[in-house]
Amino acid sequence: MTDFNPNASLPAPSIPGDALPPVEQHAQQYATVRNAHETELIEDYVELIGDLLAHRGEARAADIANRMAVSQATVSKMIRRLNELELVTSKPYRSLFLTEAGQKMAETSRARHDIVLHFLRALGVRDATARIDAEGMEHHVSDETLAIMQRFTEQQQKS
Amino acid sequence: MTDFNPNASLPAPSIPGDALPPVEQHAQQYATVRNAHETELIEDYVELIGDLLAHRGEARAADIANRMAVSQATVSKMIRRLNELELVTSKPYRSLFLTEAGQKMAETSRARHDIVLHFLRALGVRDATARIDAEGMEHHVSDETLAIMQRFTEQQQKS
DNA sequence: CAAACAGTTTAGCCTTGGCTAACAATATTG
DNA sequence: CAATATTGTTAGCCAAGGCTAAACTGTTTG
Ligand SMILES: [Mn+2]
Ligand SMILES: [Mn+2]
Ligand SMILES: [Mn+2]
Ligand SMILES: [Mn+2]
Repeated sequence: MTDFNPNASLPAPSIPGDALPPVEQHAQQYATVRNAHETELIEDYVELIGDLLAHRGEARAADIANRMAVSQATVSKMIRRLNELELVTSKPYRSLFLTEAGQKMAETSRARHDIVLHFLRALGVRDATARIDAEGMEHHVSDETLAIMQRFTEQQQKS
Repeated sequence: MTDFNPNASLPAPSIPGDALPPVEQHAQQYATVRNAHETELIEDYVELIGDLLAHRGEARAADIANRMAVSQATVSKMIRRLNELELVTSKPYRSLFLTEAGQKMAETSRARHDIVLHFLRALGVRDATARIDAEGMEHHVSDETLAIMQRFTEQQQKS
């Protein structure tokens, strides 16, 4: 308390909206987001490599660069990281492949991504918009919410 | 095409899930996410400062550090950035305040955040989970989806 | 009113994820 | 099969967003 504040301890002015959450809970919100940001790019790479392998039979660095709209140098550097994390195997000038761990991550990410995408479409969001939103949202959806989204989509499809 | 691929041009194996989107559309997805990531931390700071001002009458760097679970040094550096962006005004060792532009951003972010949070609760997500998910999702929800979320929540409340 | 405490800033370090430019390897094609 | 085009790598740059340690300022209290 440094600045003079005329309303410091009055009954309660016209506070709009919800109150602030308790400090620990609030901190948890931000920490969870920071955490998601550490892994989401990795997940997107692995998921994309999995998709390219499934749909095209091979995953080349140039395809990734084009699909992500990023320079080839950026992809090359990222592949080195994925290698160090033992998520992909790569021989220079050859297609990438996923390790066991990489395949597992790709499947999990793809499943999560699809649930979010299908949910948004079931909600009534146009396909192109749903795809864009899902690409970002997928990394910030808890398992609890994911389960609810899936149920919602199934309900929707029955009717 | 470098690696030998026995299925290269066969009818179409057992491709699971959706096909890959066209390259340009796919690239747009990732680009939009990268874009959101550039502004989201700024938005969270401004939104939090606005909330602290509204609910506490002042916004101190130490409060922000506690609520974000981040070091005071990190906050201090960020405040310099917010100052350069002319979103906040600050005098050394005094409470922060929002500029006009800062207030506008705070309101927009808060409104968006609330719509997402209330939507998740309306869907049936538990409050604590909804708060965590909303903190991340809010930055990746298009205006189109936001409008649909808002309508959904209102419908829910009528019934 | 001096000392202790709490809050703030600065300096310097690190990792991530972008970029461009230059170079190297492979693939395609006249 | 040589020239060209495509693809991949490396080096070196940058900004953002974390951190710790140390210095400084303002507030509270003995
Ligand atoms: Mn994805
Ligand atoms: Mn994604
Ligand atoms: Mn947020
Ligand atoms: Mn927010």
